[in-house]
Amino acid sequence: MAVETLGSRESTRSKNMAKRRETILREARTLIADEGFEALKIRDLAARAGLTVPTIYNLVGGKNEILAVIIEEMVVQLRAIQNAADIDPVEESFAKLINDLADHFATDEAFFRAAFIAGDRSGLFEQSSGEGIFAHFVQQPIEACARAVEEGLLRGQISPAVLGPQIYGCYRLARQDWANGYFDLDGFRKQALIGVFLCLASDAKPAFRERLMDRIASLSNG
Amino acid sequence: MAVETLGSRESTRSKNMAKRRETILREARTLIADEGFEALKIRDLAARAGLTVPTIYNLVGGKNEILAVIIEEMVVQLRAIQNAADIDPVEESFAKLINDLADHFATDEAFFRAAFIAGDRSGLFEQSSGEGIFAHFVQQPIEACARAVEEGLLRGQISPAVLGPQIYGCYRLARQDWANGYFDLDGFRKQALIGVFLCLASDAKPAFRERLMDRIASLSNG
DNA sequence: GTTTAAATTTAAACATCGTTTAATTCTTGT
DNA sequence: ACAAGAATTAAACGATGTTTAAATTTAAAC
Repeated sequence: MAVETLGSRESTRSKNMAKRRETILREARTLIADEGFEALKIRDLAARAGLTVPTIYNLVGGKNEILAVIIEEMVVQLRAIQNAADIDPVEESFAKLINDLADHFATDEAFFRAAFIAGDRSGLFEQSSGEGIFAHFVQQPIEACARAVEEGLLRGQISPAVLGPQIYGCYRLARQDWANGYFDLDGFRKQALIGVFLCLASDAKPAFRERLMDRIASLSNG
Repeated sequence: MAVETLGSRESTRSKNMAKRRETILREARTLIADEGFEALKIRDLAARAGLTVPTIYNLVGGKNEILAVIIEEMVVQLRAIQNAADIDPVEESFAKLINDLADHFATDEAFFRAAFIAGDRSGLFEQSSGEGIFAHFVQQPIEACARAVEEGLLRGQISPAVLGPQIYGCYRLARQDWANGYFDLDGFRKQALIGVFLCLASDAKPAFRERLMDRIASLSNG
């Protein structure tokens, strides 16, 4: 595991260590983007970073620790994007979130694809920052559905506790299918949005339902 | 790869080989069920089967070939279950399929969980029996939706080509979440069925929609 | 400025695993 | 019974994650 005193003082030593640590993580991200986390070899990483193998163990840790650090940073970014998407009206909130995520993934598509695959496989998303990231991210669609009921958009015949996870599931599945290469980022956008709007439509009052149908229609064609 | 002439004649030799091959595959299934495919070690497998390592390579193949054989057998079973579920009315067809699948998984839950995880990760489902199992399995919900439109259950406002994959997606996600341990087999049943009925409800005419809402309500509570 | 102690980096080795090779053993057809 | 061929085996190979113990570098004390 990484050393405790890392950067605790502004000594030359700790500054160099922090810099080396950043180099390791940067090169790790590059290598993961190139060939996936499974193909990341510690010796390759050491060579790319201009260091030796035990240094990596000293400054960051083994493969799992490297992945954990990278996933943790990614989760922080995802949280920020989700928090920025809390707007009205409801369907715009979902659309903004998914588009923002797609835009963010596009900044380094190969890396994010590999990171999501590795994160899903390692179960790291569920442990990240202590209390299940899943439970945290599903909260927003649940609350959005509850608001939509209050605003008279949804009938409320299906409880937000049921509808919210379904909506989150549509996003998760689209993200997985994109990460696994079944379609590209535009496919992710379309698939996720159609799924979300479909879920909403199942409990939507007529006027809201028509708005959703228009959106789905334009997504299906365009 | 396995030898071509395996069991081609009823000689003592080929019968013994076939028997050994079955032993290998049976022990492989047990070990995979116990700790997952990644944890399956060829040396352990050889010891459990009372053979040596190269014999396994001779009779079945390496890790990937072992998995491929096991997945292939599983896919055959899944196809049979799906073909048996083609009944009326539409929502009963989906309910029967999902319940049949859950019953089948229950016969060896640990094995099926591990097999689905391994199959998803290796991309083997997509190559199985030549032409993408995904494309094959999604065909049924598409056709079921088309029939439901003709029968006046669905409005047809959302094309079966859009609704079908969404329905199949609900089943896939529920299966994954079960395989990853997020809920048990009963959770799989509920989650998959609620998802499917929700998708149908988004395009259902009023009477059919009420039937679906009743089913969802009883699934959410019971 | 020199010395000392701690911490970091390094070269080398260890352990495990999938896979292959070359020799041995066994079955089968004559 | 015997020769040919096929299956099985013991042993080794190559790759990879990880750790150990020695060498090196750094920061502080005198």
